[in-house]
Formats: sequence, C-alpha cells, structure tokens
Amino acid sequence: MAKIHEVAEAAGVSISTVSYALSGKRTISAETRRRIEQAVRELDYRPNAGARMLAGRRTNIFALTEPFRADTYAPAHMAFVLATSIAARRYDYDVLLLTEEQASAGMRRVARSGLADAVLVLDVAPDDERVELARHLDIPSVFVGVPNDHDGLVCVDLDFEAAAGLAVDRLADAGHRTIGLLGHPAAAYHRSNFPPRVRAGFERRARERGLADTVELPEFGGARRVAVRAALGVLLDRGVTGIVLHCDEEAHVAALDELAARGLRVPDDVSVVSVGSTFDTSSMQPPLDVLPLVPQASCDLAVDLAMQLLSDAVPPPGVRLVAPVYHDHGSVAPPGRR
Amino acid sequence: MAKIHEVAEAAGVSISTVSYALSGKRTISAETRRRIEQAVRELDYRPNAGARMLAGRRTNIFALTEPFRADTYAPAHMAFVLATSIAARRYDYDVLLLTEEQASAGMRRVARSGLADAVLVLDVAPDDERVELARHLDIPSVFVGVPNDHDGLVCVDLDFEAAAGLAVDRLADAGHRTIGLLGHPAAAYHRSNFPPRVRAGFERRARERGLADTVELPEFGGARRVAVRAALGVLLDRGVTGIVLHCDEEAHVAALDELAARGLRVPDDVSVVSVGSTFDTSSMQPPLDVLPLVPQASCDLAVDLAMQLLSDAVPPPGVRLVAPVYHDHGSVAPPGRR
DNA sequence: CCGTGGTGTCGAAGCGCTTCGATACGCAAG
DNA sequence: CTTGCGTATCGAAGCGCTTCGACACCACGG
Repeated sequence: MAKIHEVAEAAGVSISTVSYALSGKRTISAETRRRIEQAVRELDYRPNAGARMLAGRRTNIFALTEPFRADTYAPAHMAFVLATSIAARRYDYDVLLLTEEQASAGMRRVARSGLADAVLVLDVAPDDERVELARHLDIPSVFVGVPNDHDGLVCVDLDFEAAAGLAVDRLADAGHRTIGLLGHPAAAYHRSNFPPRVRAGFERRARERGLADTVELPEFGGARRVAVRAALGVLLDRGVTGIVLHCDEEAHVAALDELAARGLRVPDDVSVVSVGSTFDTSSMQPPLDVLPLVPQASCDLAVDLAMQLLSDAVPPPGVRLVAPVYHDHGSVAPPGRR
Repeated sequence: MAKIHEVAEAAGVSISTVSYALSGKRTISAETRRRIEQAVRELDYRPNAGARMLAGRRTNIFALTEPFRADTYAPAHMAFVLATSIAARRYDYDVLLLTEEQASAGMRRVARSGLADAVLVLDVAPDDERVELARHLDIPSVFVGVPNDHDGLVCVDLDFEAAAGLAVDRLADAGHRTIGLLGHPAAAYHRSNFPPRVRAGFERRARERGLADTVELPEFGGARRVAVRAALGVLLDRGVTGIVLHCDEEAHVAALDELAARGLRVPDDVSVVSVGSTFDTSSMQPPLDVLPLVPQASCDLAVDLAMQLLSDAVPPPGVRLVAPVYHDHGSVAPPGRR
C-alpha cells in the first residue's frame, strides 16, 4: 500500500502539500494539484485509515445501531440499513454495524474507543435504552425514529401522523363517513415508535372530519390470516367503507384476500389506503393507494444531520419530520355501491 | 476519553507496561496487572482505535461485503449478517458493512486504506466478481458460500449437496421410489451458488438409490401461488410420493397449501423434506422435516478462519463444508396409502 | 526603492498506541 | 564473589497522517 510519502516524492512536493491538496484545506496551485492527483492515481494511493483517525480526529465511520430482535421485520430493516450505508458513502463515510442485543454496550464501546464519529440509531423503541446513553455519549447521534422522550435529541422520521391524516382526508373527501384502521398487532405499539403515531393521526383527523372510526389490531399469535379475517370482520360489521392499512406486507395480502373472499371489490365496495409501508403496494391485487415510508428519505436526512453535527454549524436538537407523499393507484372511490 | 498515559499514571507504571498488561504479550507481575486493571476500570479506559490501528497494524475490524440486490431475500441475509457480527464480537472484532452494488469497489477501498484486517464475503454468486479481486487483495478474505472458481480461496458453507443427499436417503429409506425436487426459480441458479449444489446432490443420490426423480423450478414471475401449483402439479402427475423442498418460505407455504387443497395429507399421502431453509419449518402446517441452513454454523467457522488467516498459523485455502443435520418433524412416512 | 499582503509550499510537532531493545533485579550455579 | 539467566519493567522509536506556524516569492502601491 502506497503511503503519502511516496506520493509526495512522485509529485516532487512535500508531504504536507499532498495532504492539503487532497483535503482542500489550503490553496494549492493548479499545476501542483495536477501532479499530485496524477501520482495518487498512478500509485493507487488511499490514506491509511488508522493514521487519519489518529491525526485528523476524524474516523469517517458512522456506527449504526440496529438491535436485531427475533421479531424484527427483516425487509424493512434491511432497507434502512442499506439506505443509511448508501447515504453515508456520499460523504465518503463507512458504516460500522452494531447489532448486539445489549445495544448500549456497542454504542459505548465505539464511542469510547473513538471508532466512529457519530452514531445513527435505527429501530427506535418508544422507550429506548439508547436515548439516555446518547445524551451522555461524547460523540453525536441521530435517531431515525422518534422515542417518547426525545429531549435534546436529533430525530428524523416520516411524519406518520400526517400520513395517517392524509389517508383519512382522502377517504373523507371521497365521501366515506365510516372508516377503520387495520393496524399492527398491539404488541408492536410498545416495541416500535411509529404505530402509536399512525393511530393518533388517524383518530384525530377522523374526529376533525366528523367520521365514525374504528381501530382494529389483529393478534398474530396463531395463523395470520385468521386474525386478519376477524379484524376485518369487526370493521365491516360496523359499516366501514374505507379502510386504512398500517401493517406488514403479509397482513396486507391477507386483508385483500379476505375482501375478495367476501366478494367485496376494491374500490367499488371498499376503499383502501396503505400508510407507512416499505413494500410495493402498487403491484398488489388490486394496487393500493399508499403513503409510503421511504427509507432513503429518512436516512439521507439523518446522514446529512450527522454530518452537520460534526461540522461547526451544529444544528439544534429536535424532531425533523419528513412530509408524507400520497401515491394514487386507484384504490379509493366514493362509497355506496354496496 | 481516558488515554493510556493516564492509566499508566494512575497505576504508577509506564505506558508500555500498561500496553503489555492489556495485550498479554509480555509477562507482567500479578500485583502490577491488578493495579492496571483497576485503573482501567476506574477511568473507563478503552484504547483509541485509530492509534491501535496505526501502531499495532491491527484494526480489529472485519469488512463484510453483502451486495444487497433488489431480489435479495432479506430475512436470510439479515440472519447471516447478524451471525457474522456476533461471531466477530467473540474476538473483539467489529463489522464494517459494504453494501455497494459495485461490491469490488468497497473491498478495494477498505483494503487499500487498511480499514479492515480481513474481508468476509457473503451472498456469493456462482460467478462472483469478488473472487478475482480477493486473490489480489492484500488482506485475507473468507467466502461464505462456494463460487464456481474457488481456487486458492478459503470458503465455508453448508454441505448442500450432502444435505440434499440425506433428504433423498430419508425418502428412499421410507420406501419412496419416485421423488421430486421443488426448487428455487431458475434465475436463482445463476445468481446464487447453492441451488445448483442442492440439485446436483438430489440428482446424484436419486440415481445412486435407483429412484425416479424430477426437478421443477417454478417461475415466480406473476403470482407465486400459481407457479407453485403448476410445479407441484407436474410432480404429482409423474407419480411423485416424496418431495424435497428447496425454496423460500413463501413457496413452502404455498406448496403446503396446495397439497392441502388437493386433499393430500403430509405425510400420509405425500412425504416432504425441506433442505437448506433458514426459516422455521417446525411450526408450519404440518411441521416439516428439515436439513436447515444454520447461519451461525457457517459464520462462526468463517470468523474462526479469518482469525487464523491473521495469525501466523495460516490455514491452507480450500472449501470447508459444514455437515448437514437432519431434523425430524414427522413429515416423512412410507408411501402407498394414496 | 521598500513595505505590505496574498499565495503556495515546507518542516516539524504531534495524534495515542505498540513493540523493540535495554536495564534492573534477584537468584542459582560456577 | 562473579557470572549468567529469567523475570518485570521502562524509554524511545516509530506507525502515516493532519495541521500549525514559518517562509519564500511575487505583485502592488506609496
């Protein structure tokens, strides 16, 4: 592996000139820069990571804490990890994966050994042990997700509440007066930070628009299909004509199957809107309107904020909500043909 | 963050003594070691990662290349990433995640900057671009999976061929004379390294045991269920009484549903064995016998090998196959009641 | 002509650790 | 009493980079 000293020699300049040329922190004449860049290319030079960390007090590494649990829904989490990694690369940062069940241990270890410049916190629980730790860590952190107690933290997330509100609006605008939310199982409301926000947004907007609303949280203990069937039954019995779906892909499919089995067509008999999905609802049978959760949107912003936290223009703590976007796939229509 | 110098001071010894006490590379008296350990605890000391890399020529980091593709089956891949991370922690190693589509770029970058001590290669394709690169890299690598051309590489994997062979044996031992393999879609046979090995093991053992065998690779282009139904139809039409399943969870479920729909009971009418699954087949309806792919087994071994490659007792290149284990859940019985 | 300020480059001092060789000590053997 | 050796510890030299302050040079105005 070539070293900066060899580059300097090849370019006929001093070591420090090479360093400045590469970092751009001091002006270097065009000609000198050209020679240095050529030497770098010829020698296939890349600064040694350890030396850079030690001298520069920059590791160019983000720690990513993602405490994989048994019940973790893999596809969504993988999408977030991937999106974070891609976002980090834009700034020439790499991602160190912390997966230990004792999430705090990893964060503390990495911070104390100066292995990372900042911590990105994924899969945030409403009452997350990492919140308290983040406050006392000596490197900055960004939460992708909003814990209950987020005082002094920098958080990024989709505005789930607004998303649910827009879903309700769409149904109300189409003329529905009785709507229902088919949500994640009740347990998810303690484990994850966003289901409660969807529910709150749903209920608030329903109230504001004067709609009758019902919330059903199927228990997936046994067969998923059975639970979804039961929940859907409750909603339909109450005369629901518009349904907001906030659950995983399997439950979506099960719900659509069940509607079909009951002879109900979407959107002719029932209107459906999906909220906060990370999977593709546009190729379902039928395609569903959706206000998706886009990992890239949150992760790009999270990485941007992390970079700012490392600069001297430190942004203030607070929650940054990403505005939801409505994608129309034709699953909402006026009620009443039933 | 405390530094080694402060630890030395607190323990009343020199810096080098602290270093040796912590690394164990020279003998330190029990009493001195005690004082040092106490100082470390009190100061909450952790060696600075950058300094360690620079001076020690050890980064304590493994790079993990996992080129997430659109068609990646998330749960299995996540399981491997997690297993690797856990295995690495046993040696106080952290994992740096390389996800770039251009997988080689990340490997090269990390190797050239000395960011990692070794590369762990996941999600290996039969004709993987990382193979050639690994040969020319100046840090060692371990492949979890076996590429076609694995000359000079260190590879670890489940012995898929043996697993398929054992599955066939089980069916043959139970008295089945006509068996079928319901495999991954044909495309997977180019993308991944193990489907061909399962197929080869299946066909070879079937031949050895004198069985009639059929291989069906459903195309999941449209609805999964439809494809699985068709493939299963072909197998049953040919008089298959024993089925080996080597496909994803969804296809398993679809296959069992389809059997039930045809009024065929497992194992009374048809025997079924699952091969190389990472998901739980014991809680399916009905529970299925399985020769599972256990991420932990492969990843533990891969990390062990990586550590050896970093030691002076460098193991020879070659393929290390993990022996498959048969888990009986009662889905195989003698044929003929049909 | 000298002073002034901007521009481009260099030398050297670290960053915090590991590790080599040297040293000091005590103890058994000669 | 010296010699030799093993044990426990120390000092100092890097590891490869960043960055600070210094300096040389040139163009400009006075």
